Amino acid sequence: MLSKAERTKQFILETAAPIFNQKGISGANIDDVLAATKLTKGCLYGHFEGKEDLALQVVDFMLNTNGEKMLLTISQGKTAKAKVFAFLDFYKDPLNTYLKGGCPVFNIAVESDDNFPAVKQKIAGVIRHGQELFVSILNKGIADGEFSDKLDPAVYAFKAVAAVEGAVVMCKAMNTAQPMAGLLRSLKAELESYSL
Amino acid sequence: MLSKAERTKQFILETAAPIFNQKGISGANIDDVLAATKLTKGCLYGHFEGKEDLALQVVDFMLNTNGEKMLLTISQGKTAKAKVFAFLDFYKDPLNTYLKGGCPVFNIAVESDDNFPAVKQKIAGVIRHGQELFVSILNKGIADGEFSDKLDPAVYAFKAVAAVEGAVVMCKAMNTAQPMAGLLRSLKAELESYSL
DNA sequence: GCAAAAATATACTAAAAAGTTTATTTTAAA
DNA sequence: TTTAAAATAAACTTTTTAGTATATTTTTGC
Repeated sequence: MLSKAERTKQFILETAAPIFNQKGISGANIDDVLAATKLTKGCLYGHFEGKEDLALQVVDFMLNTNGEKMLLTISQGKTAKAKVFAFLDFYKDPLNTYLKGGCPVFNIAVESDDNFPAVKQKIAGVIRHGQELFVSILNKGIADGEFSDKLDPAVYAFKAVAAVEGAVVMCKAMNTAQPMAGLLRSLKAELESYSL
Repeated sequence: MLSKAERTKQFILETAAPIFNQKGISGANIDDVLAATKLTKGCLYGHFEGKEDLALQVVDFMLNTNGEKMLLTISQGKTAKAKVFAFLDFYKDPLNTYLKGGCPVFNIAVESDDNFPAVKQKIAGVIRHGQELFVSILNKGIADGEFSDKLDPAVYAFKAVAAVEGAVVMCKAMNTAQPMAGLLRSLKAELESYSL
């Protein structure tokens, strides 16, 4: 079992995550976190060195959580096609994401790009790793005779992720999930056009 | 000719735009703008009521400039296909955008979504309007016999914009323009598959 | 060339957010 | 069950950023 201190720290990270995801690292402030957790400064500063430390650990927490959720989602699918479809369906409700504020990878990518080099590097790794995983799934699909070798895994993987992530932002901005459905159908049809 | 005051205000907006586009509304500060413009506080506050006023006018400036650039780009194409291709090629160098920091529409969309309702509404309008324009171009392409009526304009327009915008963020994060080339080829091929 | 407008210089105040301190109370876990 | 760890309360300091005031200098445009 986690110690009280560890549980409190975890609770702070969980509570701070949606705040940082929605307001961004620059926009979020300590008082927001204190209000949300109903903890005191003394307590918070007992667990984190300061705002920067908190921000970095919140980012790690969000990326780790997201990665685990993603892996779990993909693992539901047995075939390559099922894995990709499971991944795509993960984004079907962009207005109601498991973490308030949309995809943390993308939100952090946008903010960190010109501002937080250390965070940017971490995000770059996450995106690269995601692409590699996606490509390896598609390659296995080709090797298993599930897809034609006319399918270019790198191109499809990049297109699918870029589209779905861009779509989350657009849907949130326009306040409608409607266009996402058509996009997912289209991306699925595109993949199926390579089915054998 | 513009008066001195008007020219200065314009200069401030132009200089502040990349700062706000890169650092975001929350992350940008007045001193950044003063340093970049080499103007004094007295001067800046003579042209803007405060940071909020400046931020809103910078946002308007960026969106207007972007809209004009977009329209000009699209107008270069004579046929529907040429217009869409021109639009796509606009994004071919995501590491070197005309405005430092990537696409302002997307950057602002991500930050404003949970933070600045007035800005969010403006962005929603820009995105919606862009989609309508894109759809109308594709519809004209179908009406002119350029594309099959199997093409779903709304789906393709959304997919293309979402993909290309998502790709800008991913390329910037990974610090490589390489995957963009494949994406643009793929989106072009997808449209051409409906060519008559 | 001159008056009005624009910008500077400088020195402020105000507000917001970060971070510190310490004595006290509460709670967990050995 | 008690003691060490964790959290509170409350009053701070510090830092950063926003915003103000005003006398002076520079520029512009008639």
